[in-house]
Amino acid sequence: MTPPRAPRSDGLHNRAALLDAAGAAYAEHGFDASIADIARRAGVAKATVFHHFASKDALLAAVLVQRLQKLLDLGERLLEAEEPGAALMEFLALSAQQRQQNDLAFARTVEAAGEQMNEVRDRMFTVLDALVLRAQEAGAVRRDVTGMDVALLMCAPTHVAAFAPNAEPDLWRRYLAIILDGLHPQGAGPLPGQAPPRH
Amino acid sequence: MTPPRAPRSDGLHNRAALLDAAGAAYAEHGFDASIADIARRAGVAKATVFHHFASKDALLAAVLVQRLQKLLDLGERLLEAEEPGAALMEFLALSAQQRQQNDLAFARTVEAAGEQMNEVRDRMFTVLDALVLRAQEAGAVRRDVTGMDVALLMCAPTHVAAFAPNAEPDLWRRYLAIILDGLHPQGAGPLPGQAPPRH
Amino acid sequence: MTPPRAPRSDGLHNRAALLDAAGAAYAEHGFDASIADIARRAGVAKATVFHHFASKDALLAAVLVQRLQKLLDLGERLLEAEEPGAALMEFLALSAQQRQQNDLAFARTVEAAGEQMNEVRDRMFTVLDALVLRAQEAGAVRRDVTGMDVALLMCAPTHVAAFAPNAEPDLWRRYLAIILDGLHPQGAGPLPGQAPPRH
Amino acid sequence: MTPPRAPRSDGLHNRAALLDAAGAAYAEHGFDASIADIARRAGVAKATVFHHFASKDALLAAVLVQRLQKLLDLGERLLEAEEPGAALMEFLALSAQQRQQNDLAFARTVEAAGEQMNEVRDRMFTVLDALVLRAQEAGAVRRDVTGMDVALLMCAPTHVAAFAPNAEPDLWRRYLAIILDGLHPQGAGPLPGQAPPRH
DNA sequence: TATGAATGAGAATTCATTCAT
DNA sequence: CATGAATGAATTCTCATTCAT
Repeated sequence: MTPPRAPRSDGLHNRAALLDAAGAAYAEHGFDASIADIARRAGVAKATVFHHFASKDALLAAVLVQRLQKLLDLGERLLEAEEPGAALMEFLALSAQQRQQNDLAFARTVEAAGEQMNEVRDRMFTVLDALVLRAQEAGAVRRDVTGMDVALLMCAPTHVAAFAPNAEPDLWRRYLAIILDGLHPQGAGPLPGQAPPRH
Repeated sequence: MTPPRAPRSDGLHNRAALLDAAGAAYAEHGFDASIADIARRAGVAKATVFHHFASKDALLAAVLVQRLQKLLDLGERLLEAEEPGAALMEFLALSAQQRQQNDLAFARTVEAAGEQMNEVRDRMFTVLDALVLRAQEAGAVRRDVTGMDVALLMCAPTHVAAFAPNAEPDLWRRYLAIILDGLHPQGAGPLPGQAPPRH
Repeated sequence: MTPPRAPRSDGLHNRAALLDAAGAAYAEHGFDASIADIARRAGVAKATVFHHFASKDALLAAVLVQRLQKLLDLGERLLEAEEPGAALMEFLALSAQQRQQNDLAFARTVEAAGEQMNEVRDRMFTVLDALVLRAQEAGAVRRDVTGMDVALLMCAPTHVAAFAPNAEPDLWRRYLAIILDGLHPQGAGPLPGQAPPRH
Repeated sequence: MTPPRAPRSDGLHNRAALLDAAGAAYAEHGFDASIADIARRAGVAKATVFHHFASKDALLAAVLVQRLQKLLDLGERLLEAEEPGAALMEFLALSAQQRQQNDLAFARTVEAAGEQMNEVRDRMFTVLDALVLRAQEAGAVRRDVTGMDVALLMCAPTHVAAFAPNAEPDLWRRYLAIILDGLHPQGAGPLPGQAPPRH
């Protein structure tokens, strides 16, 4: 069924298979997919999961780090785009398109911690701050939002769309569009409260 | 041998206590808070939970119905407000302020069903449609959103704010403000896709 | 639905309704039908069951006594029949036809005891001994079986037939016929062992 | 803190121990012996039961299959015996002697299903048909009974004997003898109804 | 490295029974 | 007499995790 994987050394192969399997399981059953399920999907024994990841939470963390890493790469590339406004929009669109419930990522993150996690997350915020700043300087985004604000908001479209019973899979685009309109500078009263801190 | 029995309290009291306890438990541990936890909070035995609610899902449904009912009452009162634009805004603000994760409500709803649930939910959508329509006619809200769109979006602010690590409790107001700005009619390109169906 | 009962005083009415309900429940779910089920069928509250019967076992015992009583009456009437052989056959046929799993009756009996139970059961054995004796004297039944033997065997046909998957409801007649043939005097070697004692 | 672990025993050992324990528990408390009881008897944790058998029903099925298998082997061996009449008698005697309540086996079978179960049961019926046919051809058994009839009747002796209060353990032999006499060809009127179908 | 086996800690749910009204 | 309410004990089953091989 699965296309013959490039035969890396056994250890790495299983680790990668587990990350994939976990991702698939999370997508289907949410973040409390069982270890048994994940192991089955990866074609290994349950105990092997613990051979590669210290705990269930550690596996979750690893998956999230992997995903965030990808997003991070995308963000860094977009930092050098010509039109800063469009760049930010694109970042949000692509991140939503992955539809991986990155949202919960942040929540769980706190609990599962892990060195790597913190590092990736921090760099993500840095990139977002930069993307936002450039967009603001180009006049494409209102001045009173921060990268952290955007980080939180980027979870909303897919999360919200997930609750519509029989919607088309692109429904999130509607809500991303509304939020983007809300981020535009024209005709926007000052925001209440303060932007949330990073930590 | 026989432990001193609890001083006999009338049925309705315990039922209400259970609804409260469940609400608290859900707030703390999410919707899979255990029956044991809920019973402990309410100060009753596990079996008593099942005396009042047929199953775990039935309890969840009862809690959600209760919450939606409150919101529904609010919405119906606001239907008669003088300024339709402000009325919709207020509805969203107050519904968010309850901070009850009304969001998942809609999702789970489908599964846990129950006569009452469906009825309350439908009436909620009807009220939202009306609120939105009046606001649109008053020129306060863009013409291309529906009550269902708003129903989905109203979950976003508190959901999103919940992931900020050490934020002030009013953080959701920021994101509600942004979304409201996104709902304003001026300077808003046409939305992609179609509004989701009710069912 | 139920034909208007002769309005005995409330207490007795409920007691009778419970016995009926228990019988029906046992027939459908076997002897571990739940008290809740029985109460529901009788249209009374669970606690009322315990008002009339000291325990679940006591209720079972009462039902069994009632049934045995009926059978006992039948047996006593048949004691005066003209053809002793036919009389015994008829007793067995009619007792099987009631298809009430009288069998387990004896088993459970021991545990649930109760004065009445022991008395009825003893009288039953006495009647059976007499029926058998008369049949033996008439040359219709082999000499080496006792009333107790017959008491045990009479459970077999319906019990055995109950395990046939899609059989016609009269299947037990086949097995009763075979057993009756086995009880005939002609061509029957001596039985091994001793007939079981009454107690 | 950590209790001294059981000295590690190989999987098959525990599986066998569980089958034995289940058999013993069934014999004592009937087929609704609790998993807890069975686990205790086998000296393993409750969860271990589910490691070996998917569900309570699966365990029951496994026990029954194992028993039927034994009986099946016996039957197949007896198919080649010299005296067909004696062969059938011996089969019934030995199957009763195992005193395992094989009876319920057939009943439950239908519910607990399972591939193996159906197969073994079917082969059992086939063997019984053959045994009966040979016995009939030898003039030892009446012509109007089938293998299915005998399958049902073979449960009767032990079942019936089980209800005698203080009987000697060989009591079932009496009732088997009577039934065997009933199966003899001489002096037996035609049986009412039709033999039950296999399924 | 990988795994089958084993398990303790819960999970939801059922049930016979008791008590105050 | 009747009952709604309450509960302790038990039941089946799940799951993350550990260990010996």
